[in-house]
Amino acid sequence: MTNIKEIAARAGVSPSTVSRVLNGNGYVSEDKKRRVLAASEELDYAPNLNAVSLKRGATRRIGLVAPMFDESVQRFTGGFVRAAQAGGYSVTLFITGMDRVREREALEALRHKQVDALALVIFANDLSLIESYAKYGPIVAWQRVVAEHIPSVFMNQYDGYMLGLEHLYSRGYRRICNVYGSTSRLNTVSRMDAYRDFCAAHGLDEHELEHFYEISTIEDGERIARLWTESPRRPDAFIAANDYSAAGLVAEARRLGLSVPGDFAVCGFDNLEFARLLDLTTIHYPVDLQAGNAFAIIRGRIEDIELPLRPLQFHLVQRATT
Amino acid sequence: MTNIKEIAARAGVSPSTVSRVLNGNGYVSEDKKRRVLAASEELDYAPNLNAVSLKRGATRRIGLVAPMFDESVQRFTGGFVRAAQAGGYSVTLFITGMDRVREREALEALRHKQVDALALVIFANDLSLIESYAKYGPIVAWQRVVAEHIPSVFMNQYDGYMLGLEHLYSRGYRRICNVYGSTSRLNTVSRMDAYRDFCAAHGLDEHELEHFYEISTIEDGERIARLWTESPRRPDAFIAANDYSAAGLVAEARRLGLSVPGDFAVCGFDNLEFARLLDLTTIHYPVDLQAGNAFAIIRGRIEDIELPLRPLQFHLVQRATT
DNA sequence: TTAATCTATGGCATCGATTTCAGGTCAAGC
DNA sequence: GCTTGACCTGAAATCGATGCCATAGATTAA
Repeated sequence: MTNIKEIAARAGVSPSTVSRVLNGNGYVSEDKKRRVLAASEELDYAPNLNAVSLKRGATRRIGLVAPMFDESVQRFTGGFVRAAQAGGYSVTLFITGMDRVREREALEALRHKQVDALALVIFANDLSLIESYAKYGPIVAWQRVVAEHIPSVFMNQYDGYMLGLEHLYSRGYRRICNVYGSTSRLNTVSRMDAYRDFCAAHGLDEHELEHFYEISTIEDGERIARLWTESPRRPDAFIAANDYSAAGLVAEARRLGLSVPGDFAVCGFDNLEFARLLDLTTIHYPVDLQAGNAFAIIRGRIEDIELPLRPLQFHLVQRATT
Repeated sequence: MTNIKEIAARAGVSPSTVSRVLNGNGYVSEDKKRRVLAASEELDYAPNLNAVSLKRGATRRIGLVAPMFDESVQRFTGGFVRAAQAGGYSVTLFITGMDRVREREALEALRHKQVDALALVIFANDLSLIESYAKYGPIVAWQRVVAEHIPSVFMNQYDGYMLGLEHLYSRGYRRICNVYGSTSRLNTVSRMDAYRDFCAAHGLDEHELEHFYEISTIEDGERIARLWTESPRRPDAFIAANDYSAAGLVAEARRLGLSVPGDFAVCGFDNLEFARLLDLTTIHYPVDLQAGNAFAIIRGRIEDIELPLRPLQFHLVQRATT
């Protein structure tokens, strides 16, 4: 492959001069500039980025770490990659399957200078382990975390969840059942807080119904729909932690011949693509902008500048299930 | 950051010996081996992969180029990344949005040795341009292409489509309307071939109905459902190029109060996640294994070995829409 | 006893770029 | 006439690792 030295030889200058021309810094006479450019054109030159990265001590590459690749992650990834590309960075993907060892390999990639920074979608290892890698480069999280060196781009789920709850209330539902996700996540805690405050504000008994925890898949949702039919104290509405479980609920209910929202209403969360297909009421938020913010934070730290973050808002998408 | 030289100093050996120990080649006495290992432990050493890549002339990194992220691409990406990680490679993502310039940047990344190889999901540039980059490293395509230096991992869509057609026939449908995707793709051509042969085999008139072309989105599908109601020559079944359009068809039909499959049957293609939610009959094929094959081809070329490819099969998933 | 082979180690060139340093020319300013 | 500073250039060090080559002692074979 052709390198800077060959260009130098062909143009009759030193490698330093070639570098100066190609990077546009320092003084170079017009004449030599032209000759270098011509030579690099003729030789079909492309700088070896490994050498550049080595010398500069930076790769302009960011690692994106996700447990798997579902639609939410995909959206985040899409937004992140687009923002990064626009900023002249590329993105290397690490899929961990929530496996700690795999995840650790991604962290090691940062230590090995394979990437300049990491964006963690959701992580499996202890926060303290993650934090111990922060000295090798910026790390931001999507999931909400409380850690000094790990900023996160979470949105206040309290607000979004409250939006859903108030919507259900306004449509006349009073026996609202919560279908929570993983209780170890702060997001879930925020949602539980929202529900408590919601009940207090409207004089509802928050313990009247049994709620569900650790729910995340379509299958989980389907199971809940089946349980409903034999439940002694039936809720008249469900609010779910994500659209997967909500969709499972709606789809299974329809299969069972139940009417949604006649028998019970369902409100999802995330506004995934299939929500529209099922006419599922759900809560939307701009994942791609959030990913853009994640990138902005990272870039800000790498280049030591202050970049503005886009303010993000939840937004209720009302469809036929409420 | 600590490097090989510092370890050498601390262990009282030369950098060459350190390299030998860490890479496990050449002769090193047990004593020095121990000292090097201890020193590298104490200094929390991590090799700088940029230097390694520069020296070795290979990065063990593969670029994955996709126009955007729908669920199919997402599946392919997931399968590819997992296979690559298992093989000790990492994957850098390029999202092109079908923009030729962006796509070209991905090709350039290969030329600049940022990646060792490229996997193209779907590409926008001329095949000849893509081919001109093959000299910089292996390039495989997902989309079916005919090019000497660009192998692809396409499956014969003819078989899959025929599976759907025969299924519809066996369920008694005779007025089958094709909802084709982009006619510039060879996949679509194969499907058109299948339909012709299918008609010939069953003595059907392939020109009796009007078919649809360039259909790909949910909205397209919804539009087709609405057209059906006012169509003079109504088909009794639709077979779609992908689940998006099929889902749009089904969802809109249900909204219009039509019965599926009472008024018309629908068979999709791809078996995306939401197909189950809509109880959509569709054609499944193992995208993740296909992605694994793509990686196997790439790896085989990089390491100059012969890797076995998994045989792939279509598979009809019958649900409630046929 | 001598030649051949194995084991062990360090020196140094190398991968391909960037950047500092030092040296040089030339014109403007005092 | 001398200083100052802008302009221009190449040599060489550097980033961090790898691996060839030379050397040399210890064995083994002839």
